[in-house]
Amino acid sequence: MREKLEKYFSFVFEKELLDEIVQVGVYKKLRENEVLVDLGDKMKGIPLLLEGAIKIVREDKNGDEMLLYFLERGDTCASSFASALTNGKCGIRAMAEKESEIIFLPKEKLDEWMVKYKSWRSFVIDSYNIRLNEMMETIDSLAFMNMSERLYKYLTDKAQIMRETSLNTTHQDIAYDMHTSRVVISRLLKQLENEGKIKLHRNKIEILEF
Amino acid sequence: MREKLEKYFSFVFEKELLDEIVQVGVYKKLRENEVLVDLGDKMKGIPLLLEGAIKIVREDKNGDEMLLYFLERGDTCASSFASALTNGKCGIRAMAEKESEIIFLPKEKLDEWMVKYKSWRSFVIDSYNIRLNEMMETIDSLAFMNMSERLYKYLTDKAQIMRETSLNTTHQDIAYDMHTSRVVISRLLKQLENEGKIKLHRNKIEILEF
DNA sequence: TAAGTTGCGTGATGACAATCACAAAACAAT
DNA sequence: ATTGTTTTGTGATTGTCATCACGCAACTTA
Repeated sequence: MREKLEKYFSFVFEKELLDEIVQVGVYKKLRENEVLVDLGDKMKGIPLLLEGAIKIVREDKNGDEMLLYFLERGDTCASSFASALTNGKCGIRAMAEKESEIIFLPKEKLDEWMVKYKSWRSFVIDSYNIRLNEMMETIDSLAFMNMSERLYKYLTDKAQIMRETSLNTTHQDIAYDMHTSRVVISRLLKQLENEGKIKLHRNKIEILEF
Repeated sequence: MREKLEKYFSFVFEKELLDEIVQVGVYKKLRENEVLVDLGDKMKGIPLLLEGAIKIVREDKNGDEMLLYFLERGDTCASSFASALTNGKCGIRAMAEKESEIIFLPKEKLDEWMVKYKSWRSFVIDSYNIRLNEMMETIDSLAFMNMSERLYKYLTDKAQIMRETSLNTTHQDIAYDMHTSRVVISRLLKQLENEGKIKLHRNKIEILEF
């Protein structure tokens, strides 16, 4: 754990803070598709993502889903902050897109570290800002782009987060993330294939053009 | 300024912090429709909203707009934090919906106060969380609601922010905020009127049912 | 290898929203 | 009062996406 922590966070956190994190942090490994945070959950800590990829989705009362954004290593879940500090409920679901490793930080430390470590303050503020920007991008997609553009952005974004040029996924899964139907996704994917941007296989989409 | 500050922030900030704010804050009055922050702006401070209402809008390269959310008294602009602390550019436009009063806080103080005042830390974190939640609501609207529902939500939300039961606005202005056309808004408004939820006048919409 | 399951392809149809076109009403200016 | 401008109302048409219906291909299991 120390090793991975150093790898991605030694340029972010002071040495003393890294020491504290190792002391109080709880290491956890997530299997693919394991749910880290669910809708009404109250957080008892916040997660630092050491390795892997996590998707954050919003769900409405009908059970319809909408992908908000992905987290990658070095990220934290800003929504958890809310919930952790105010003891409120979390309005999102967080789910591992692939095997991931995280460190849970107890919520008692969050405020304490704000006073002690400048690097922690910067990290918290930066995390919020990155998340706000991701949300704005999501709103941009929904407001200004058509399905085909949104789909292509989804594919390239996800490929980047997963650090792969091929995605192992089904049309139906994409449809859930984008809150549309499988039929629509299949048609648009076929169209993107004809344009030479991707290549389709069963359970797999190869991205040819970024 | 001290008076208004006390009125809305005395339960939020410690006395010492209020004193500091009065010392270093710059009071400013905004006329209706005055632009507070524009797209590429770099912020030299962050605004505390004492009175009035401000709308935060996203704009894409084609100049198309999309309302993100409204700020009311007691709020601050979370996006400014980003821009202020990192010297980066702001991806939004902030515009007074009616005459408003704000206090500009110099960015140098932001981090300093994080260390000194617990109330400031809470305020910053709370502001971010409220903003994240607003963004999620906006995403919910776009992803899960049809135009008619979005429109009705827009009207009631705006009425609440403006503290009026009637809105002085044109169909065209609403269309800009919701990124659709005037024709669509006019038709849906007429429909809402037929349902008895609103009453239409020239340049004015009365909301009968909340 | 036969049967069952899951994933994908595609035509047909409908609903909602975008866009075009134009007229009437409300108001402002001369 | 006349003219011009802004705001609103409404029919007609088009485009995008949602939904239904169904067949086929790929993989799994017995």
